[in-house]
Amino acid sequence: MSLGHALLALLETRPMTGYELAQQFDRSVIFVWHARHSQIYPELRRLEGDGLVRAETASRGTRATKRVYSITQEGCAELERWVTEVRLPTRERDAGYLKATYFEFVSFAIARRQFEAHLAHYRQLQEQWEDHAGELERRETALIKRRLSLAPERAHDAVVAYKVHVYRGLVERARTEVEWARRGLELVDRLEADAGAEPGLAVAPPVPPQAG
Amino acid sequence: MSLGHALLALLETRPMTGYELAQQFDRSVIFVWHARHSQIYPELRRLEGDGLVRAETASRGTRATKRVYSITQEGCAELERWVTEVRLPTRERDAGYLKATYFEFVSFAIARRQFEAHLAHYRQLQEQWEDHAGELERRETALIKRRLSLAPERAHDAVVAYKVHVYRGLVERARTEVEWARRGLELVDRLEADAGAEPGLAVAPPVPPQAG
DNA sequence: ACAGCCATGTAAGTCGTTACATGATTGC
DNA sequence: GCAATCATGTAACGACTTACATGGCTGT
Repeated sequence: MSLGHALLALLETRPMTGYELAQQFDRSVIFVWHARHSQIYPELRRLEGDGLVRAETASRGTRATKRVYSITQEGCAELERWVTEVRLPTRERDAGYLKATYFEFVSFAIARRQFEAHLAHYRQLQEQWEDHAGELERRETALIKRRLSLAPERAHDAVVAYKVHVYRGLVERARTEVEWARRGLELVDRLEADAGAEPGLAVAPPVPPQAG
Repeated sequence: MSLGHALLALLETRPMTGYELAQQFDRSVIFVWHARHSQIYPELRRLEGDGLVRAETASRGTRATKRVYSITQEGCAELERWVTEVRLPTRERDAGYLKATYFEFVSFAIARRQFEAHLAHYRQLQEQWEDHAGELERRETALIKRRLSLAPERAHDAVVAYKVHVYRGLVERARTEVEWARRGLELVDRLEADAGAEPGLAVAPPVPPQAG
């Protein structure tokens, strides 16, 4: 139930509507966790049912209303319990790496295209995360300002440092992926050179048993 | 549908029963993809329905039977299509990093325990993957031997090199995580020293609005 | 008037997990 | 006879995605 915990953590800074929470997921939380509004609204109802958040109906304009959620005492306790709990990461399941295991099924050109896409993707993430880490370090985001205003002065360094450590970790992760793709491209070059001239042909395409 | 493709790729080496496929997932494929038999059996039926694999009922012992699956021509075509297709990795969703973002909710001791668990986990994976990469490089596993026996001689280097590249990539990934956790532990030490003597107390526990 | 944002949902389907369930075969 | 392994499923549930659906508010 990590989505619920991400929501609780956001609500610990201030009460918000489902819409605002979804925006946070689109803007900043997306960097560590991703969720659509279609998942967020039902989850909020569930948290409310469990007493971890409380909803208040506020009016907007003349006719319309909105539901503003706040974290409860029980919600805070659950947050602490969750952060304390040790859980092993879920099993590896990476379609990109699985695919790369079988690049011999296709041509060097296609393998190259896959590595290039991988590289471009993680290079972009790397920049985004690096930017965000910088903003956190300089205490510029609305969320971190708000969070610091709630925490005792002596805790400020820790609050910032943990978050920066997470985002710099993600930057390193992205850098590792970029490097992997870069070395993958070198590998394709080398294999292609060794193979002599074999333009767009698959290296060793899959064949059904007995047929080949 | 990556589970289906992992199954197709395994069946490309030789016909197997669902049980054997599940064993491969427990033994070698688990390193890149993980699935239980309860997911594998229905998926095989689905692949059969789509004409990507063909099942043959073989007898075992006197009374019992088993279903031996082989990849079809269409299954091979689908494998090639899948490896060719460019797909961006799914969004980040890492409960460990999400948690670490909020380590100020708990004591330094608990933060330390979390980083230690992370480190131990990835150090173990790193070793497993490194061992497997070595076995592949030396062409020792049954699967790679079989695969090489089916491929033309000139493709052998590529078949091995792609797989080794994947596993070495996973090793690097695990190394990055180990380093992240190690630096996390250093961070906790530093923060604790800066904070003076605050034994098992949370740095800045979560509080509900207005209540605190 | 209209666009763009604010706001909240439901429904169908995929993917994966845990638990339940069964029975034959092989080797000791 | 018994344990380990071979072999194949189903059921309930949880997490997530895509698409469908609705309607008020705000500024130009």
